[in-house]
Amino acid sequence: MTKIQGARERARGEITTAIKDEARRQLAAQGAAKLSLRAVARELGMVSSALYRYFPGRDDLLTALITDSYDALGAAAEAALEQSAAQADSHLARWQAVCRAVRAWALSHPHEYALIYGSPVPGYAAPETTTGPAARAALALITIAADANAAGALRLPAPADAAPGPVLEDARDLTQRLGVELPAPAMAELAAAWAQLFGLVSFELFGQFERVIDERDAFFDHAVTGLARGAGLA
Amino acid sequence: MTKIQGARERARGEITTAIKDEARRQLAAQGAAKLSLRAVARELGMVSSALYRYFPGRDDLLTALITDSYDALGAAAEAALEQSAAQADSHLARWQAVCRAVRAWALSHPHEYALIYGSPVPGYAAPETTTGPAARAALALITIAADANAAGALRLPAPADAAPGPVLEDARDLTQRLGVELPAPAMAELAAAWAQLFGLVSFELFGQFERVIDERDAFFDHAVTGLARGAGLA
DNA sequence: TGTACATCAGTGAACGCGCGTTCACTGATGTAC
DNA sequence: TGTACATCAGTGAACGCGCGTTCACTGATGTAC
Repeated sequence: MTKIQGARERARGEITTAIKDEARRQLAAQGAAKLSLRAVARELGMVSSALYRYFPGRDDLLTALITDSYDALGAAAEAALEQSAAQADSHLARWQAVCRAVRAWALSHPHEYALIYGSPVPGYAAPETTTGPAARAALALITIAADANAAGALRLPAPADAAPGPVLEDARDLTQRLGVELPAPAMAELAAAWAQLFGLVSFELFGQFERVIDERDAFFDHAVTGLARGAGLA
Repeated sequence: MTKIQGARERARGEITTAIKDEARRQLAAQGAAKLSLRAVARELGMVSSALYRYFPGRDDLLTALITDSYDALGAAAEAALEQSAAQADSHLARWQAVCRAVRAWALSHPHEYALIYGSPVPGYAAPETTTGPAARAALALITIAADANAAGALRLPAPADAAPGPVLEDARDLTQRLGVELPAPAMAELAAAWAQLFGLVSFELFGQFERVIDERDAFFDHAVTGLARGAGLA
């Protein structure tokens, strides 16, 4: 349903996109803290004040970039999830596929990744608008676990190894809010695996594996299999 | 062996410390990207050019802060390691103690943590001088595994679950460089657990657990036990 | 189909600000004889 | 113990730069009658 637009409206959309694209380019070159409206305008051949027709200020441009980044990562994860639907029986394979998609997106968009999973930009607080898009990638992994659970293929932690009560309550809340059918202990393990996945990606991206791990692809695949085990998927 | 110093030399040391302390304070307020020599000087009641007697430039001040941060984290981890020597038989307890120390330091020094484990400061490349201090905290955990190994209490991954050959080579290199007695498969698992530990800490610190996990302490302890299992310590 | 008016994108100048770094200097502290 | 000289910390002015944001404006595009 490509809505028909007047020329003005179309132009507005295109220029908004051009501004964000140029901002992303500068993000890659300088990092979020140095993102400058003036530099973006200059590069686009506009005068800096013209940008205020499109974004009320610098922070709003940043917010748009953050939302876009979460969405792009989420879309990548969801695409991997769908493409792996063929192997619906191997939950491990699907888990690996989604994890790989997350890492691949991060490696090809390092500065956008840093924007959303790196240190918060000082003096800037992301509005709640970003929480929806932020959950998309996580939901892809949770879906796999829920599928496995429905198929009776999800291994739950032994009672002695399950998370303590208060954590299980958090986990229960989470499943409820996400509307997903999953035992709380499994959800708790998933949350941990989720954070740990980003530890792997961040370490690689932020240079902590320099002169430590050279075989990055193989290392990641191996570690991700371990995460799947922790989440009860293998 | 507190070396005796002339008044000038002593003053120099004190002022260098004062500069770094003030810089750390500004780090906490504004983040690394906005760390400014002028602001530091102003706050210390000096003229900005005076700082050049102590640091050749802004980047060198940053480097000093990074090195100090790695060292502080490393010292915290090592202290936990030593204090846990009493329970030398429970390698799991020692693992938990060191992990908790890492998290506690991160929570109480969020901006210094972000400086070393967050997104790299754009336009700044940490010199190799930082790699030594950077390894200290990791070494604390590795020491525990080596102790467990020496005691015959380290559970190695089943051959089918071990990391693939190329990764094991990286792991072997690592053990050699660190001069530690540890089978390569165990070292590979340790590297993964190491990265994953920082995923847990970073997620908490950078706000990803907001409205997701409330019981942070219990969640962390639980997840860290899982990491110990992955590393063969439980 | 044509005209009058409203909307909106983009301009250019200006505001006040902070930054890193250089440089010639002053004056105090240390050192060699 | 006293003097001449070297070292060094800190000053203050200046350089050239970039930033976010505001404001009154021009001129083109759309809309209502």
